[in-house]
Amino acid sequence: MSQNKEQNKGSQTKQKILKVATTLFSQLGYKGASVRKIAKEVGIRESALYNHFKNKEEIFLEVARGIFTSPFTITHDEIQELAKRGKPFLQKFTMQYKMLTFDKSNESMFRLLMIELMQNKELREQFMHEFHDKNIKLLSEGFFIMMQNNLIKSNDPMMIAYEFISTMFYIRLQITLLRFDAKSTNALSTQFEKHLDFFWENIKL
Amino acid sequence: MSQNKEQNKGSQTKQKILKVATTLFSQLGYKGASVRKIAKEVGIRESALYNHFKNKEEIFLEVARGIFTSPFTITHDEIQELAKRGKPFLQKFTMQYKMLTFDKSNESMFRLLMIELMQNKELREQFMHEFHDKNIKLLSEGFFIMMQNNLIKSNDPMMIAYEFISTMFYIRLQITLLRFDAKSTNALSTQFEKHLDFFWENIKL
DNA sequence: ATTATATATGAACAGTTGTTAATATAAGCT
DNA sequence: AGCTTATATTAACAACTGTTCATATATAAT
Repeated sequence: MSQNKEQNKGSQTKQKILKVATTLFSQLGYKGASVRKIAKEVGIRESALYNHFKNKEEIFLEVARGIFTSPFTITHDEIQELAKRGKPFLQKFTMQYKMLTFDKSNESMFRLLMIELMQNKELREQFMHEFHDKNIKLLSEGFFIMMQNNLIKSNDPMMIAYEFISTMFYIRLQITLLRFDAKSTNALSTQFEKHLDFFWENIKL
Repeated sequence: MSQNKEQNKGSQTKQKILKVATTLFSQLGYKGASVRKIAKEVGIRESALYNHFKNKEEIFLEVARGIFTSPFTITHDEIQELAKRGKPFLQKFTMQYKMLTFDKSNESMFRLLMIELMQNKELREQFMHEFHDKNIKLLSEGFFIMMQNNLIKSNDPMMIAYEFISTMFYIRLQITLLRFDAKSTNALSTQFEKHLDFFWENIKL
């Protein structure tokens, strides 16, 4: 079956191209990661790439798509249940965010995002939507429930969510930069938890 | 005098090159802003650029240096005076930060910084040092004084400074992205003040 | 075994890149 | 005036870019 072939060796090469491209894009940016460099790292000639992708842009878009397929899945029920208990909701969120920060694959994606953020309009919009709005929505849902249960001071849930996520992002950015240069992240490794504690002490009733 | 010449027409062209380069680097990144594009925009041939700069890298480094010559000047005495009154210290800082965010020149610089942050080690180090450490130092100095005067809850001043500056940075990033696409920043224009108020309510005694 | 399909190769294309060399121009100094 | 210096131009270089071509190879389907 021709389908079998495509699923085996075919998509194997295609998958390797995407993996290599992700690394190179995140290290060199879109312009810096040339088609030839990608092909060489994969182990084929550059012309062979065009059997799998229409052009360079298509490789990039497929890689970029992966940035936003976050393995960050909390169900609506889970939010309800955790938020009723207050701090555990934030703890769970923080731990997942921290894991993403130190996950090798997600680290590459985050770098790529930062590199191309200023040069790719589509990426900017996706950043706002998937990276910001989605987290704000999830968090403010939790804060809203906490307020209903008199666990935290009354306030605008979206405002609190914004305050919470912004620091998380900043810590992530700093850690990513340090790891890029293979520097120690010791000083920052507990920053997520510090933020969590500081924040909770301030909003709790 | 040969010195006069250099000061007049000579540095005039050099200054124009730096201005054009700043814009182009911040729009297209280091690779995207080619020597020919810069020269064309200045109004000379690309070879004439080499009368003013050794190579492209030197143009970039001179531009990049401008990023960190922040017009952000609070004297030690001013810190002392303002911090003793508590919130006014944070207000002054926030207003200055907001002004930088909306200043056209600083906006270009910030974009350039974001673009090259992942690709230029020297820039990363300068970012950490000038952008982060300096602000943390300035803020924590203020928070320390506030604690001594029993204006805010006792805590680690650097920790509070970190919490404060991270949200400021995030707001700035979001506004810069919106302005890049000429989108409205209405929803975010008061975010700085909201952050200030939220933060002050949480730390004050 | 023959045919079809997927995927590889090597060579070439036209355009762009950073940089340099030879040369022209114009202004300042003596 | 003539000489020096700064700055411009034109032309070219070697290297690299994204992409396409004709062609080879290997695997799967008939």
